[in-house]
Amino acid sequence: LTTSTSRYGLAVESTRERLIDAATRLLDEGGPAAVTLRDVGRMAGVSHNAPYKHFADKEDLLAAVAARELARQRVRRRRSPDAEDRPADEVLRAMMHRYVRWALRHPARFKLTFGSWSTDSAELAAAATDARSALISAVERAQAAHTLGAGDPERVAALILATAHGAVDLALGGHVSRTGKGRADPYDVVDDLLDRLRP
Amino acid sequence: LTTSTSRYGLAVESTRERLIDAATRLLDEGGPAAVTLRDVGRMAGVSHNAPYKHFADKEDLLAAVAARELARQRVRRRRSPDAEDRPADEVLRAMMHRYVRWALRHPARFKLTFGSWSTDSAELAAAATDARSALISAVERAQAAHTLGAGDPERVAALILATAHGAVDLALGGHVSRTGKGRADPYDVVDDLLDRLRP
DNA sequence: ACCTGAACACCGTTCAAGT
DNA sequence: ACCTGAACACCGTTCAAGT
Repeated sequence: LTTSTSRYGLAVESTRERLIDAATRLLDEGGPAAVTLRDVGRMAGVSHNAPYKHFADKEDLLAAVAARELARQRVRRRRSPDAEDRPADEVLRAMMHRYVRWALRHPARFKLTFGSWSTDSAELAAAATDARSALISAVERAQAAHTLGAGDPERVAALILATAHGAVDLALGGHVSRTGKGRADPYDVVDDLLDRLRP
Repeated sequence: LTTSTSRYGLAVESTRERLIDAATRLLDEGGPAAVTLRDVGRMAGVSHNAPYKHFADKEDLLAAVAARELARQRVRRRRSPDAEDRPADEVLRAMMHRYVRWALRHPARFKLTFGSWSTDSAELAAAATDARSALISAVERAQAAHTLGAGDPERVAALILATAHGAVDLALGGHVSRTGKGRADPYDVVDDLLDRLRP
């Protein structure tokens, strides 16, 4: 754990954690270019090169932002009321809608997380694998309940993820106008696919 | 036309065209960050701020790179032997495969072209609309030939494009391992979708 | 109309030094 | 172990000046 509690009961964030906080805020406001180590340091109350004591370089700091984002998604996924009470196809649909909502709300984090990493962090790889297997098992449950067509679950999962990912990315680029008849927002695109994947 | 021919028969590129050439090459080699105006100028044989006489700023130069890329795709699309002799579903599939091949071959151009543009160039918008309508009419022809399921052509086209786009983007991020059983490369993902969209 | 060279502000990164 | 301040090389952009 990176957050400790002082004897006065105040949550005290480590410098490392405050640096990641600052980087995330700057990223949300202006993309990776706006994450200058000078501003990061200033926001965290340290000098402009204190970050180098915690991260190898700027990319390593951004990798930590992405890793924390994925870790939080994992926690949220574990907390969400799952397969037991709701129909499996609804669970799957809700999972993809959550993905779209997160991406639209935090476009810079979305772009960062799915960008290329020369720093191959084990943390990032593990989080990605975890998300992938959660999607695959949701697909398997929906197939078992006969609310989703048959086929290799990994292939079906890859198809669903690609569609959701692409719909969001095109929407963020402004290449899909959200209004106008016949136009589909990312939620609609995901729904269209899931409807057509029915058995 | 930006290329004129000298009286000796040599194709002479305008400075503007040479600047776009240089920017494209640097982009392919190292992404947008590698496109420094100093290197662009050097490669084009001019000073490091000659580009400002042709483009408002760096983003405007990159917009010109994207616009030229889209214009070339349009030419290629117009040249390709179309709907007449081949089955409509094959034409549609070939169109999406061409999209995937282009993106995998020129990842930096792909990312650039579909990124956000604060410079809203009319050229870019026109090229995007042209590509979109080409896809929609391919969908309509396949539907008319009953080799593609019914539904609003714009919605079906949006679904297909989102899937191809997302499959490529995930592959470029290294989030889809190309080998291993059950794993699907972008071509497979597109094929899976088209197969499931059959009537 | 098109280009150059100097200059400015800014950024990532390194280094020697401090507690 | 963690941090600071000065310094270096590099970059986008501006400006005055040249033909």
